[in-house]
Amino acid sequence: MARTHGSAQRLGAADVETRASVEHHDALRLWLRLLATTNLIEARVRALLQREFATTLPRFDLMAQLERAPEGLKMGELSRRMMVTGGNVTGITDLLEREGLVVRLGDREDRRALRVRLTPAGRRTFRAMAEAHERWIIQAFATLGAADIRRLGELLGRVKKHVRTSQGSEP
Amino acid sequence: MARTHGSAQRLGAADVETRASVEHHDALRLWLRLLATTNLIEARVRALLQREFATTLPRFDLMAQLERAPEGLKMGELSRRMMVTGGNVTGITDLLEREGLVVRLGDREDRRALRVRLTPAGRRTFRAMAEAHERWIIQAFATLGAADIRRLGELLGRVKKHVRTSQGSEP
DNA sequence: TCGATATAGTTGACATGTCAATTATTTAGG
DNA sequence: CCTAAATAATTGACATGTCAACTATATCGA
Repeated sequence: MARTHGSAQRLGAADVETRASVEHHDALRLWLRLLATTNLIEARVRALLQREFATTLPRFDLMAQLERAPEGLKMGELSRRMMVTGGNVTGITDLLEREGLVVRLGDREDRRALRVRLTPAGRRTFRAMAEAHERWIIQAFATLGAADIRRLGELLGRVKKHVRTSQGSEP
Repeated sequence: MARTHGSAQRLGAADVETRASVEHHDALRLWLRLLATTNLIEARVRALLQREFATTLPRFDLMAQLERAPEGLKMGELSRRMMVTGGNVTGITDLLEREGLVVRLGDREDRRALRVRLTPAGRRTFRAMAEAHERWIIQAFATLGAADIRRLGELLGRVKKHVRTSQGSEP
């Protein structure tokens, strides 16, 4: 904001500043919109998971990781894949275990480790949830055509890559 | 990408299915990318707020609401604007009050209500944080030109509007 | 004016997330 | 082989979020 004052009167260096400031404003607005859109969809998915399956997004995410690993995953592996801390995985696994959807099994190779696996009931439940989840997501983006989806994905990909590479090291 | 496969060979019902299924896949992938990008930037902002100002995103958000309301806001008003529950606002306000950045004042018109206000220290602190925050956001999107920013905003706006209108009522 | 009802805020129970400390086990070096 | 360091998982303290129950006050209608 600010710095809108003398810009209409004189061109040159000040004008570059004006343009930069407007773009800056746009960046902030874009961020708020990105955040709002993501949060809106996420809230919808959470509410539907709750209503249709009496479950939550983190539990769904954990089960999704397990479904692709029939032999189970160690807690640490789950933690890495879900990008959350180990303590968090312990808590969610406790709840899923209590619900009979996963089991903890000792790892033969490493007696410190546990492997978490979907139970048959967990696998059945997850498949139903995954199918519904995909429908909800398709619905959320149904307003975009194939070209728009590609374009949006491409733009987001550029931002993601930029943030990953440029900011990890900066002040 | 994709959809380059069977489409060149034969048209008809099967082909529509193929296209639909591939687009569906694309919607899911787009959603994961949207989520990953937002979470990445948000995590960066959280980490920087923590490192530079020893604070958190919800506290920053609450203070941002207050800064635009010099006469303060009622708890309920804060709750609506931040789109979180009243109980949550109570907790965050407790912490900010403990830190001396906001105060609760009884409302003269309504003895049930409290107005929350930034203290002078809170105002000073917030201004510094807001300036840094804007720099971080500008940096996050610095890889996009003005046209890309507009385009991305426009696509997100369409998705947001679609989700807001179409899904609020559906199964 | 009184009583039913609505509204403002807090509280407590719980889910999810972080971090730091702890326990158990494995691995590396001497 | 034995100890020191690394690794796997859990735990407890806390922040943030939800929801439902509660208290206090306002407001509406008869």
